[in-house]
Amino acid sequence: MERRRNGNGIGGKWHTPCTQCPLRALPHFRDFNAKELDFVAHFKSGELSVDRGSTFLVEGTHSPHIYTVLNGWAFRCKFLSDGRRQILNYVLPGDLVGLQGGLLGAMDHSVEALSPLTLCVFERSKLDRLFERHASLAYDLTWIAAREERILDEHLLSIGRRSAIERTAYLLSYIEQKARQVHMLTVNRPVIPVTQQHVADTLGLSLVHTNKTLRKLADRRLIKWLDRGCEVLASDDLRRLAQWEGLPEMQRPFI
Amino acid sequence: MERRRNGNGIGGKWHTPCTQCPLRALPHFRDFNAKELDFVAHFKSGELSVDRGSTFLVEGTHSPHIYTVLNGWAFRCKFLSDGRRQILNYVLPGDLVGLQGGLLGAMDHSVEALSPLTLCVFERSKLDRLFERHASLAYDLTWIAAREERILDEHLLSIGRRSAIERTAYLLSYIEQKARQVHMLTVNRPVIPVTQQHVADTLGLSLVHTNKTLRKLADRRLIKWLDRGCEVLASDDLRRLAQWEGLPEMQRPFI
DNA sequence: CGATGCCTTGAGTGAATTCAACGCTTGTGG
DNA sequence: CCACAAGCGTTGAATTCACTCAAGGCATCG
Repeated sequence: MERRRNGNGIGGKWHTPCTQCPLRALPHFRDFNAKELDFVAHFKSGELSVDRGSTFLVEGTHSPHIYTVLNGWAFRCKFLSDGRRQILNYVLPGDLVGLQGGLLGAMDHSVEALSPLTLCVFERSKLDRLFERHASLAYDLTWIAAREERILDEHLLSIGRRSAIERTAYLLSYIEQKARQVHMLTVNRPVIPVTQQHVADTLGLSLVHTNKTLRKLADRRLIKWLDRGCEVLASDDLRRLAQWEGLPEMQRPFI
Repeated sequence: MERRRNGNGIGGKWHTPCTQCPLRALPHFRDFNAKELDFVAHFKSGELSVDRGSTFLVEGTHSPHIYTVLNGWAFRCKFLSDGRRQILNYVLPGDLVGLQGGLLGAMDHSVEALSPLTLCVFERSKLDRLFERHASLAYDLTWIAAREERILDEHLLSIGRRSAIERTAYLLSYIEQKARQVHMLTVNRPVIPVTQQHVADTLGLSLVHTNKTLRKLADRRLIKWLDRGCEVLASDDLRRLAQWEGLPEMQRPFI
């Protein structure tokens, strides 16, 4: 499996004011009211752009920032001390990362960009003020944490109890749904930008066996594998194969 | 593996006023200030006692309550539609359950008692008031959710990337530490009340293979297996075998 | 005293891993 | 412009790990 290494390539600049946040335009997200928007605009201290392959949050470090993804793909992962890697979840626009580190102290996982990535930067130090003055956003924050927990529950069920082909079907159908919700998969850009190594490290399988399992799904015309990417052809069939209910279709908050 | 079934045995009565909550006496937990205590006492609407084997929160249902464990052992779990079970985490005194359901709607997992269990009952409907009026408790709630997420990350790493013997070592050392923090393991009562079926369903292994793996650990004098239970003899050795860092020793909030 | 729940063990099978090699594309430095 | 390395995907073969099947033992409980 993929072993720990280090990549960087971080640059920062300010672009998007919160009032014109492209995420607010997505029907998938709950919009802010004026008071909330005012606070969030104040909470945001800047923007960060990172390259593909860059690990912008590192396990064991203490970050003064929390981030919301504005654009691009990333993943959270964790390593054993001998280098074995487990990918925990994928991160897309609207997702918050670094909250664990922000609340509990040091990061216990890393976050790496799968594509060029733009992030909103929030100051950890202003979190207290959020809880003091903006109950609705505090509620949202808890909601977001509970939602991530729920997804990890499903991942755990998947790795623990689904067969290799079911797991793979679950994962691809999950990513496809999640990405579609935030318009990161379109007719022009239908590809999930992962390697088979990423899939293997998410599913707890070896690279070789992942390759053979993906081939089975491709032979059944459920997916198409491209260079550095996967196109899902039949999301519903994958979902059924995995005995998975799918993501709820409710609107969700973001920060 | 264990298949879905149903058990019950639920009775309710009121015993412990929050002012005399035994959890507050534990050094492991952050205590409340007067204002917080006042609210929590008001938030708590009663107590619930359930028998061993009783599933008091059921996947798919919508519970009007959130619970904190006062005494006893339990676990959270999830099922595939064909009945395969995955145990997600273990629940001990001071742990909050049902928050996911409370915030997001229906429960997406079940919670079952491993021993006779006493629970504090909170009204989901009073959650809004908590966020409105008690920022510090709102913060704690988010903190608690982030902590659970962190633990699930570690479980995921464990099932995904650790070998059978490492996984087993991790699990038993994890439960031992967690239980010891809340004084649920003592010289008089050193036994974790699980069957090998529970261990298997937590680790994503078959019952037979779990049995053989536990035997290896027992042969190495790291654990002792009893009827319906496990005694950890060498927690640190297990932890090292699993390449696990262990739980942080910080005080934590509870509600 | 038969039923049930839990633990144990051996044998045979199947699934997933490791090892090894090769092809293709992309990028880079000579 | 070519040679070469690096990253990614693919495939076959051998091995190991984990699963299923089958059976039996030992408590506890009605």
